[in-house]
Amino acid sequence: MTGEDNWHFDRDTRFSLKRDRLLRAAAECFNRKGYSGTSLKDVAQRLGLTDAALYYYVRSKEELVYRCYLRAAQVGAEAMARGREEGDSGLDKALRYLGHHIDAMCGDEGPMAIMSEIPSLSDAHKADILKRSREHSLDFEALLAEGINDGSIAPCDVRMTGNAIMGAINWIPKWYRPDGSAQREQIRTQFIDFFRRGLAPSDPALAADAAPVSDIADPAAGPVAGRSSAARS
Amino acid sequence: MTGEDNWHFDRDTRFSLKRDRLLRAAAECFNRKGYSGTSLKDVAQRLGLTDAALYYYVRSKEELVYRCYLRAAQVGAEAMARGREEGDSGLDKALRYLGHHIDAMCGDEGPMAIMSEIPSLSDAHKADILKRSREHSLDFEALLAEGINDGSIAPCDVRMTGNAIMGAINWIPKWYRPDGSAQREQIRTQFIDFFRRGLAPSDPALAADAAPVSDIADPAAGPVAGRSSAARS
DNA sequence: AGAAAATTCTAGTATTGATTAAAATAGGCG
DNA sequence: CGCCTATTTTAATCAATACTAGAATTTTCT
Repeated sequence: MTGEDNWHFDRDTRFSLKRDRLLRAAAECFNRKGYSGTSLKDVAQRLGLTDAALYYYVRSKEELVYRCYLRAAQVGAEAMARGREEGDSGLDKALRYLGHHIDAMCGDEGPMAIMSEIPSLSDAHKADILKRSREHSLDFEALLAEGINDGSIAPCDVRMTGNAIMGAINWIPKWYRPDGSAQREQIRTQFIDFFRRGLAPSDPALAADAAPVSDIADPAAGPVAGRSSAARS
Repeated sequence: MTGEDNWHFDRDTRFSLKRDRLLRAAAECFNRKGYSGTSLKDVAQRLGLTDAALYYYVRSKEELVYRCYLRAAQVGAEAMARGREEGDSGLDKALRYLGHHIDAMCGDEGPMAIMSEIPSLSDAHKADILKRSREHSLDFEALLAEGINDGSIAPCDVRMTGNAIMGAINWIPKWYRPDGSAQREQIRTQFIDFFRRGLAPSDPALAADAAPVSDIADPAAGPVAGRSSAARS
């Protein structure tokens, strides 16, 4: 891989960095040209390499896909963890998580692969990715449940509401194209606004404390209670 | 194709009906096993046919995919049209459309293909599908704009809010598996509830009366933005 | 029944693209 | 310089599967 400035890193990290570049290139190809539409040659070309060179970084195309998905899953999990520790009420935690996840997907973490080819992974890899996906969903549902308990979220079917929100999030790579602009801000604020209104209880007395639009960065939001469930993982 | 009871239909419609079965089988395969994971043989097997037989119904695999996507687009467009004519306020129209679309996706219209392989379509087919997708998005955004105008929807960036909602909808085939139960009701009511709360203005006074005195927006006549819709074929 | 049309099957072909083996290049270091 | 390792390339191989040609079978119609 050409044109790097990684001299100050040791061997192994240089290797990981390059593989990371590979993963991002692959993710972008997959999202733009579709899975069946991207050959290893395409990905390699984007890096100024030949297809065979990729096998220095991954054992197979299957592993390449797996690592792309793994990366997406890890980024999501990290956003979840951050949201959970930064927020107070269930609603606050959920919205912070969502904000972080959006930031990651649309930011420097590079394009995130949309997981449309899980079924064609190897059994072990498929199991791993599915496990992480399920855990992620459960974690989010736990946040919703926590919010319902502490009164920051209106009662609802957490499974379905979670499906709706996660769908909106997961679909982003489908239409988002990084064009430098302030688009990311727009996505985050608008999505979060919509989610907040959708989740918050209609009774303003209960919802009142939920703080206006851009409280993501502001840790000082009025909590309500802080009951209930936490998630494993 | 075996086991039919279509005696009372004429040739052409029988043909179309069978091809429709094919499309549904294909859509289910694509969604369950991924695109690259489904060979024509897989699809054929599900119908008790041999792979070569499929070529009696479609010219190529590319056309099969195209028709799957076309079908999904048409179903969406029809739901949109129904919602628009049945509803009164912008919010009402939007929610009715969403309900119809969910019903269609989770109902007898069979599984709807998730459009993850648009890029590998032929140029003409790709252009057609993209055009329909864009129109669909614009139509929905027009409904949102109409709702904002008539006061039934809180002011927001219709593009982003539309993206969020359509993402939630489009993601459904990813996790929904028809298991006979009343799950579909649950999806529809929970999704719509969430969307309604997310869209409706927080001030009930404004939301209450749909179309107040003056202003533009006789709901029956002129939508605010975006023309279009209506599908051929 | 028997001809004609519709539908499906058998038996390939051909192409694409992943994968591999081994050679070539580059960089650091004694 | 000359060795060692890391990295990339060239040139095949190999398997999967989309697709085709023509035969076989079923259905429809008179």
